[in-house]
Amino acid sequence: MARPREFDEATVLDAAAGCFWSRGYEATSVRDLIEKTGITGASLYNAFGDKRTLYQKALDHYVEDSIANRIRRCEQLPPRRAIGVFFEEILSRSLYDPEHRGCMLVNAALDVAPHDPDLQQVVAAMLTRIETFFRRTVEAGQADGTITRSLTAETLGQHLLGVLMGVRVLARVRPEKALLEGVIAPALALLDRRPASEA
Amino acid sequence: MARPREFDEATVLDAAAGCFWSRGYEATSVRDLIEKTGITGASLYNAFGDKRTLYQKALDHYVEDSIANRIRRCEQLPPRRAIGVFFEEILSRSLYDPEHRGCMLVNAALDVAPHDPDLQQVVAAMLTRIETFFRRTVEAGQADGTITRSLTAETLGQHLLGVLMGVRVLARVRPEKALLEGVIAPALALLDRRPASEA
DNA sequence: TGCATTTTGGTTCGACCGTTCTAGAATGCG
DNA sequence: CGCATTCTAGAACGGTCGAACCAAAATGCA
Repeated sequence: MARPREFDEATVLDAAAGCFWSRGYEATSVRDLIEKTGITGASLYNAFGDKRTLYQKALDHYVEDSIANRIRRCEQLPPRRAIGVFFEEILSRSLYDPEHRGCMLVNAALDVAPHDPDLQQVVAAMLTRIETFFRRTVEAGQADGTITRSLTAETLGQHLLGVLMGVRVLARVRPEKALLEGVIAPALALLDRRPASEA
Repeated sequence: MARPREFDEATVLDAAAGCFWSRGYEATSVRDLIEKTGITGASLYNAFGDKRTLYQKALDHYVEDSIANRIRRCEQLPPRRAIGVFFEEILSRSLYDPEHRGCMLVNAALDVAPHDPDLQQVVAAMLTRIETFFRRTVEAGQADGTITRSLTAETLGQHLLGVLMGVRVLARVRPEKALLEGVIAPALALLDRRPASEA
């Protein structure tokens, strides 16, 4: 056997994700990563490959840790409430964000994905995962009568995904509570409406 | 007097904006800019200052040329139609975008603005300008009865701004017509709804 | 015509980039 | 105990970065 590692992989990925999250991909140097993760360059390259590969692993780690986790928590709630709680969490996260880092996945969607076909597919798949959560939740809400049937679950899921992206972008430049609430409120109000045919 | 310039300022700003738009701020080198603009480094620094200053001027140029121009055109239309046409243009721009560059202002909001307080204020002001267009148009539509009064013009304007950001982000990673239409449709449908009290 | 002024085309600068390499330290197994 | 293996620490690599510098060229005015 050989000498054991002196670092914890998850801890390093946390720190690396923090760097990329704060500064973006291009503006983060390998030396930044070395300093913030606390491990040396050789260890970093040995364990995670080059900068690009590390980025993808850090993004995976982030998504699993924060987004997938939030989805899992919300899936336990009644449908209409699940969507409400989801956006409440997004709102409070966006407002308490001293560095204005936003969501690392949304940042990746604009910063890195368009220049890297592999990563574009990864990010697209992650966004589809969020969209699917919305769609399925809307379907459940339509089934139990708590969400309108005036639009299809597919369309509403797509709309909610778009609104989520919009909130995350605006929050980085104009983190004003009233603005973000104004973006979200109509989307939630729309869910509650009765179909026109029942009016 | 002195030797006259051999380049056209607007043409250079167009080319520079194209570079930053395609590659982002950090990934664009001054050598890229020199090549694409066709002028030399000395001319570039003399006429536009450093890279950061050039970026801001290029962004200004872009916004005035494409966003402000679109707003001016839409302002001539009846309110409800103005918003519909606005999003139709966004949709077709987003779908015909071989490089997936999206909107340079939205890119700036995530790529550059969070790391540069001055630029953050500039971008925030530009976004407010779009929001104001939406709000005023909704107000006019509410006045002539073509847009619902079930939500305030302020809230609807904020929502439309958020949806616009969302479309622009999604289009860069998942430029699918059905998805983008699904994001937009509920927002437009919401405008047409009658207030619940009239149902 | 010549002088002051500005632009132009390259070159050059020190700094930093991502990555690799060289040593040596630390482990489990035979 | 020693050997193969994998770790750590840090120096070093070629390359590129943003920016500054330098003559030479080109103008309008005296």
